[in-house]
Amino acid sequence: MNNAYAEEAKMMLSSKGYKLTRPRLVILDYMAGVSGHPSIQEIYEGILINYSGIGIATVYRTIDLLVEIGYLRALVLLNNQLRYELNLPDDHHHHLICKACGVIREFNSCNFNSISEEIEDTTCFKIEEHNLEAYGYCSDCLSKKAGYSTENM
Amino acid sequence: MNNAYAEEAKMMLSSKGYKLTRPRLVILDYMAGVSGHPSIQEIYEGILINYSGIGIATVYRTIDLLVEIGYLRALVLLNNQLRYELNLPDDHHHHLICKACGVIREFNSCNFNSISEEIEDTTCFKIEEHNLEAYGYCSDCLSKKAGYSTENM
DNA sequence: GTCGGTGCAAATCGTTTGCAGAGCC
DNA sequence: GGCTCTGCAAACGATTTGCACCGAC
Repeated sequence: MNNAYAEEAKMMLSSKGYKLTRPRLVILDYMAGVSGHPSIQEIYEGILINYSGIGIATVYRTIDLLVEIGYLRALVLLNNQLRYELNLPDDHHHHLICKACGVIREFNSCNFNSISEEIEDTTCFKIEEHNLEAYGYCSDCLSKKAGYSTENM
Repeated sequence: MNNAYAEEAKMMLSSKGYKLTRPRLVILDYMAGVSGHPSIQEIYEGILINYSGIGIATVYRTIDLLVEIGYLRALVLLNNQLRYELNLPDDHHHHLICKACGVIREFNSCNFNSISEEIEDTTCFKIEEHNLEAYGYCSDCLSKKAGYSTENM
């Protein structure tokens, strides 16, 4: 639960002139406490449990706002589905996605910096960010795979 | 123009029992000759010019088929739009996308292999593929940016 | 009290599907 | 000639928008 980070975001919203309404506070807190990388639908359903009045349009609008102020970060996976996670400062990581069950794990190793200058030189681009996703099979699915053996996963 | 690669794909389709119909041949050839990384809409519009009868549903169905047989590869960018490129053998590359004009450049440097084993060890995943995208500004947009200076791009 | 934010429902967009006719093998 | 493939139009699902009311400041 990233309370301090959530409080910071509330102050940020407020200082930018955005009102601290109930739906905004609920979504913000929900994201501070959630584990995993929920989609809009999952966020909506997760919040409905404790706050039955919320509308999905508000979830879309609020998540966009939270991405805009830098509180959240959007993740685009190969199946073309958007998912969201906290955009904590100094938390540079990437994602490893299981092609069988879809589970997402994070990893921190990243040696992109060692090649980024070379790429800038050869392409004349100024690079600001990068995304790295690896796809494969998690240990659970690997053992199932070994079990059924002939399955083509 | 990758004629040989296109011919190979035609034989592959045929050998798998798929009929070589006019729309399939046209789309296949279009992709062999196109530069850049077109979206479905762009492929559809590009083909309409010379073949006004084609329907967009056919473009969707055919592109899916061509991805399935490995002739094409799908690209998911941060704006959540699918784009397609030839999946040439031994052509491992990644993409560099300009955040201002959207132009996509390819680069070949990639040192992922040097960390992939370590990631496999720490996560117990078996990694099969990876995607790397870098975002920044191309030289054209950089010089425009310098010109207007105060623009926040 | 004001004005931005919300929930609802309708609109919209990209994509998929059902189907009758067309055309490849 | 048979059966797959196509184009059309309708269906679908995710997202966005218009609007009247609500509530934070």
